[in-house]
Amino acid sequence: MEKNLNMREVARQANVSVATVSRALRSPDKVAAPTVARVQAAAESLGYVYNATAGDILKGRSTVIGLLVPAVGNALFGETLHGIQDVALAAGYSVIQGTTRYNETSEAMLVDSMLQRRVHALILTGMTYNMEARIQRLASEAGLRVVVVWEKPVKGKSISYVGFDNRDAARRMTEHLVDLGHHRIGLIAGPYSRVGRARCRLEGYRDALQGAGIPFDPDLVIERHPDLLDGREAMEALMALPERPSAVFATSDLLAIGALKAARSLGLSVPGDVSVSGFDDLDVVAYMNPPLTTMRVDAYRIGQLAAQVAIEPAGNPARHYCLDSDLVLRGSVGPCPKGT
Amino acid sequence: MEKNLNMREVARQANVSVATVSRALRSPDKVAAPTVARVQAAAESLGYVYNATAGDILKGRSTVIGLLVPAVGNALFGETLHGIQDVALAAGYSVIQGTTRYNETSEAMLVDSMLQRRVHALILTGMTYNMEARIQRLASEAGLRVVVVWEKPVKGKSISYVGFDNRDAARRMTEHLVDLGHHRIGLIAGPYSRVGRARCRLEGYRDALQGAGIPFDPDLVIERHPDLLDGREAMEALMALPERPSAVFATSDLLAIGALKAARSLGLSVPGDVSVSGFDDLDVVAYMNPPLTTMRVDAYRIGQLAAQVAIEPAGNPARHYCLDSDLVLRGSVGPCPKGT
DNA sequence: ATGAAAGCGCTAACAG
DNA sequence: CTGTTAGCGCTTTCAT
Repeated sequence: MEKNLNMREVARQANVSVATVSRALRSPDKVAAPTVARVQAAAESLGYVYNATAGDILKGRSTVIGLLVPAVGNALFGETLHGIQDVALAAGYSVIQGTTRYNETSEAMLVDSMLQRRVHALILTGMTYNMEARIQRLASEAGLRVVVVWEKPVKGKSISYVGFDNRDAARRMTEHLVDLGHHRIGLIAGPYSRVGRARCRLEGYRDALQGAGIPFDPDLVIERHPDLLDGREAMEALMALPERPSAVFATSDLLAIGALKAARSLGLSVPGDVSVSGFDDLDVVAYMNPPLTTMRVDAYRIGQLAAQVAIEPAGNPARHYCLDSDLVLRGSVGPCPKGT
Repeated sequence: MEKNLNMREVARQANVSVATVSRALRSPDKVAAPTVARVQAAAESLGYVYNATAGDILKGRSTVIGLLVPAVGNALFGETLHGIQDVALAAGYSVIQGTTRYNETSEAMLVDSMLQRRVHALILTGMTYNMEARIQRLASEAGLRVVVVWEKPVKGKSISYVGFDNRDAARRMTEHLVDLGHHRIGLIAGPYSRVGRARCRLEGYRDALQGAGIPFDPDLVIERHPDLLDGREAMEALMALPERPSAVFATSDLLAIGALKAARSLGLSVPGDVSVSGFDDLDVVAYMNPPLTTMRVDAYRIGQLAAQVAIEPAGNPARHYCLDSDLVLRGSVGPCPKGT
């Protein structure tokens, strides 16, 4: 009989008005204890389930958060999602999720559908494609909270950020390779022409080279979508260079896994012939052969903070969190082989 | 200016009634073309965004689907999610997602929050824990569509299934190992005491042994949650057995990746000393060293079908799809070494 | 402490 | 073809 009944039926059963049912169920402190008990008993016996949608519409603001990610399998997925979900659920929020697959049309459709649901907030993994202007406008004018995660905070915007310094992290990884004697260092970069995070990592790489007095060689940089096959192909291209790099920094673990595979196929030992490092510290990279040296951030924490920021009232100011990142040393990086 | 205005304001701007706005925007064929144009222009100029929530509440049925998965990183994630999303989005549905992490409390909370949103359908990855009775009841009485994916259809229920024959697939994988001469075959199984899918795979393993006249040895079976560390530990336990198996079938790729790592740590070559096979065909397993022999299903298709079934009207009958699965031969499985 | 009434943004009869 | 009216399930004044 759990046929989606409403408060009116509970009210009838408990011999009170709908208003009292609403109060008893949602703010019990405003109702006499025995009444609360009676209402709860009635609701229980009827199998009543609160209709969050109806509540939302009346209050004008919803308790739904929209989450947009470029791809599943990315670092965001996993721990960040868990962090978001844990905080959201505890606060009575639901998360509606969408994957853009680096596709403008998908992204636009997803954003539209989320706005149609009147999401209270949008959590994004970076400002991508052509949405930036629109999102900005929504954040400043329509009272929509927008939280960008995995990017370094940009001050002075109406948008919140929960991330870390991608540029600095990439610089530190590159310096680590330089310190081991590498001076020809390949970079398999993410889509830096469109994704800020990827661009920052490229810049961090350049910072490190510059700091070490190594000239920047554009031939050593390949721009790819962060996935396995792209990493493999990029690595093959890098290894086919006349003077091939002795180390390759892939700015995403997926790319690095692909690169490892390419090295293996080419009969190159890692790190004997060529070092490979990644970025994100996906769970699986510790299980690779060799295990991957990578850059780790507290993805769960990013998720928690993002959700906290997201569920704040619309009028609240934007928040800016910048977390630390840690270099995780594993077996895929070694000293530069002699004579290179 | 995009301050969440409503149809009334569009109506005023276009000099029509709200009802006409509603019709012009949602079913333009019922309105005169010039009026439609005028309304659309008004909506456009005001930056009006349709409020799907308000529409849902009135119609009594929502255009939201709830998706419950045990863990991100699982095979379901990735392609199945994409399949669901593509179909849902095209039909104007949103997906609210929740990860249970094999935790009863999380699962119960997530289901509650989805019911509070009056989701039109629930897509589940198996009937887990104590929810089964409740879900059954909701499906049959409350007009909620329930779709279980990745499980073999069970006839005669009010619940839809989109899956494949896990038992048969596991049997075929085990037979493949038997055919290569293995007769002591370890099984790293999923949580079969609670998850039907995992139980079926265990049964398929037993079917194959029985078919080959190999006695079942419970010491060779280890039950674990499908994740990397569990796979590693289980493999270590299996390899420490007095008479260790010459092949290990891990019923999830994550477990298999862990097993590969364990073998490497123990100095065992795969497949020289021990063969390892997985299940799911996660993208990454083709990139392992050695690449993993595994069982693949069309996860994207499962997602598409699941969403199609989910968005059917509540009164429609349950659907049952059983897809094929394919053995994917890669390098992690070889013939049984002599003398074992 | 509780009830009556108004109304959130939209849709679905029913008239005209 | 378009406007009027009623109302979805809930919350929130405002009385009592």
